[in-house]
Amino acid sequence: MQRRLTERGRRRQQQLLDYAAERFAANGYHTTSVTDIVDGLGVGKGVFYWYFDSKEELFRRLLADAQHDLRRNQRQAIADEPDPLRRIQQGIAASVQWLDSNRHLFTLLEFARSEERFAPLIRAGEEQAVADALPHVKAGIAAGLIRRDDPLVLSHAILGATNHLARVMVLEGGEPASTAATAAVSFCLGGILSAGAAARRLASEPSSRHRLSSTS
Amino acid sequence: MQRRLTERGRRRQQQLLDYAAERFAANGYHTTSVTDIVDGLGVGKGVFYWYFDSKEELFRRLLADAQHDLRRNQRQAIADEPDPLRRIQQGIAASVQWLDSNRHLFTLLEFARSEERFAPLIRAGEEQAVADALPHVKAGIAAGLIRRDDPLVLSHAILGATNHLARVMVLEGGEPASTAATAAVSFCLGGILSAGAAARRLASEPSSRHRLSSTS
Amino acid sequence: MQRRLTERGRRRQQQLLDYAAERFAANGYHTTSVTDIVDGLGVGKGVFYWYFDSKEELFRRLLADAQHDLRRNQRQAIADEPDPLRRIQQGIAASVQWLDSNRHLFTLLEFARSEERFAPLIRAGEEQAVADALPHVKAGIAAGLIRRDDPLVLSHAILGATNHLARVMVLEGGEPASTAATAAVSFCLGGILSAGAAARRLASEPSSRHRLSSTS
Amino acid sequence: MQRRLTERGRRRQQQLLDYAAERFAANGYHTTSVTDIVDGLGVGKGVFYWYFDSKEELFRRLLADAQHDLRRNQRQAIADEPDPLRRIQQGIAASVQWLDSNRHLFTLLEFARSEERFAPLIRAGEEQAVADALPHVKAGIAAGLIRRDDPLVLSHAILGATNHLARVMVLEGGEPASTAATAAVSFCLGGILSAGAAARRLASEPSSRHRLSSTS
DNA sequence: AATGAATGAGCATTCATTCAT
DNA sequence: TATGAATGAATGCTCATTCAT
Repeated sequence: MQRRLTERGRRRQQQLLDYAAERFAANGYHTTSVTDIVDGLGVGKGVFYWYFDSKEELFRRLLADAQHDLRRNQRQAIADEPDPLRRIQQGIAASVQWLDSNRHLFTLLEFARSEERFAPLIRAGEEQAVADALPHVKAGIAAGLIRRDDPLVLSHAILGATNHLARVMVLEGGEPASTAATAAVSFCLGGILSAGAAARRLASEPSSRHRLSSTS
Repeated sequence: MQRRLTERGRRRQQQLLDYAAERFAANGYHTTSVTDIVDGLGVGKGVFYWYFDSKEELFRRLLADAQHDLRRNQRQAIADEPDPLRRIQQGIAASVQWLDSNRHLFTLLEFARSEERFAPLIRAGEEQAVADALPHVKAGIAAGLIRRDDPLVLSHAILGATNHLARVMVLEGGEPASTAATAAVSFCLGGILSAGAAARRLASEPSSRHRLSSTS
Repeated sequence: MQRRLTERGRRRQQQLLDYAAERFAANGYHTTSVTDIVDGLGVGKGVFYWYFDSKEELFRRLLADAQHDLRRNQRQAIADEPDPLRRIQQGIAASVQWLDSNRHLFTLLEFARSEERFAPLIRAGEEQAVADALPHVKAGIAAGLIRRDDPLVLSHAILGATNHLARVMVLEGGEPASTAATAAVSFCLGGILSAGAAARRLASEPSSRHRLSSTS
Repeated sequence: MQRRLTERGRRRQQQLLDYAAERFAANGYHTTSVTDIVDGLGVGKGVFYWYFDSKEELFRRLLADAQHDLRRNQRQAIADEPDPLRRIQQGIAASVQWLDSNRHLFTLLEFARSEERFAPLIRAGEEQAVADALPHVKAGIAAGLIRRDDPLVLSHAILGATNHLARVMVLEGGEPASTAATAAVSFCLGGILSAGAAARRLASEPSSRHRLSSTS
């Protein structure tokens, strides 16, 4: 499309993005029609196609914006922190925070993964997130703070545990984001073992090093 | 529906379920039409509606069967193991194994969570899975093997980390299920900390106890 | 598409072709909607798409059928005639006859030429018609009956004059096909010159031989 | 509309007419949108509707201009020629010339005939052209140069042959206009017969006199 | 049990036209 | 004069579902 937009135009476009996101999240992408969207906003159907080439394009834009915004938030949260472990903790907390404030986008991201044409976007975003975390994990390993294991695998494990806890505790369970963040941090750092068990285990197991393709 | 089926009828129905599952996984639920399914099997449209009331009913059946099968597998894997930590490890391994052998169903489950009418089924299944794990976590806590924390939260964290690692490593990364299982077990038990860091941490932090609604 | 059709199916399909041809001719291709067609026949919209992939496909089928039918008619008319000039005369008459009995198709063919995506079909059909006439023109030249000139050009001139007279005299003027056929034959054979003028001209002009690409 | 236009306004309007003609010819009337036109010119939509009431009005204007221009050309070509046969020859040549220099308009005229709302304009234009030729044909007959036959029919035959040859040879075949003009003249005057055949035929056939409605 | 045919509401998208600025 | 924005009826097409055989 690439239309030169006036200020009013930019507002309209954002209005469409916001409302569509909300409807898609509440109703599903396929089960929300363009008609639903424009009717809900009380505008004519042409408005939609003045600002977007297609329903799919708007959806892609939604995904891209969401991923971009989440990433921006994480970076900000980490910015001034020198300690690798603390950086990871703050990254986890920022994720949970963001998911809490953008619940509908969370659902959208999940749906997107289930359809072949959108899935690559999600995978790319996730790889980006993991790549962002990688240096900190590596620094942690170098500093002897983090177990010597494939940093990619560790990052993904953190991502999976954090996202799931955020959904279950915050979105479905109604708990505050901070509680979920603490739980996620605690689990990601120390797993489930008790002090005694961990000590025994760490003494005996020399770490296994699971690989993910692009490991260093 | 509830039709009394002959042996041949049962086979036909299963054929429809299997083929539909494959198409849905490859193509998406909404983007796969009933016509696609019956044409792919070389049968008439009537066949579909002889065995299922609707496309949605078939999909629900697919979800139920998948959840039931996964649960059966996990139970079997655990059956004779007395040690709580080992039970958890074997449950994790069984999950990864099953996801590896039923990749398409995994995609289906993910899609289902994104649509309001199917999401409750997924949540129920997940709660079931967590409930199944609960006694072992509690036993682990009682035995001093597992950190004193909300067992529901711990179970969910395990679920999230395991599922995500299975997807990324096995489905997307092409690694053997066993590798992913080992990584998941390792992460879930001990988190990411190194021996030294864990020791220091466990010495100082008296566990935080995050709550999830139905905790004991 | 390529659907195996029952007898009933074949009849339905033909019914659609016939009615659509009539509507297109009366109303224009673009100005006749699929809805117009199915409503006119009192059937549901699905019927149209059961038998044709698209509105465009039906139209192409219409064009192909028309060209095929016209050609069949011309061949039949010529079949047993040994004399080249008579063959040409009978071909002209057959064309006029056919256009008279298939007025609506005539309009369709004309429209088709005006749209880039259909024009090649028309050109191909015309080339076919001219190629069909070519041997007779050549035979006439060889026998000294027809002026030595590019046979392709002569054939096209015959086609142009005949079609136009058929439209103007028969379709628009309401004259019988036979009258138009006689006029076309007369003009195509002898032009407009009177006996005296022709004699003088033919005595003096040694024929110019205009070329069209594939001349022999 | 009938707007009083400044010089600049007249230029704008002509620009719209020219560009629209080109797009319609290349793309079809229905398949070219007003948006295509104004976007192609880099102006806003309002411009179009400032100068024309509707897309259809612009198209009618295009047709009228084309017919007017063609007629002007033919008249000029004939102006000073006293001999009737030469007048006809020069009229034919002028037509071919014009069609060569206005290829896109040719396509437009053809399309117009295929749609009921425009067809009358085309028929009127053709009748005008034939009426213009009529006096010369009649003069030719009176002078014994042209066969005694319905002059309207002869004129239409000339028109049909000429237009078709112009299209096939010049527009599609890439030959120079002069070649097509010579061929058309040759065919229209003498038909396809050789000297001998023509002599024999003209000796025996006392001309048939085919009628077209408004003949004298 | 199974088929080919039919239904018709619904969908994404287009586009001639109008309007406020 | 000109623009960007908006309108909304209409279009081609899809698809879950039903029906007659």
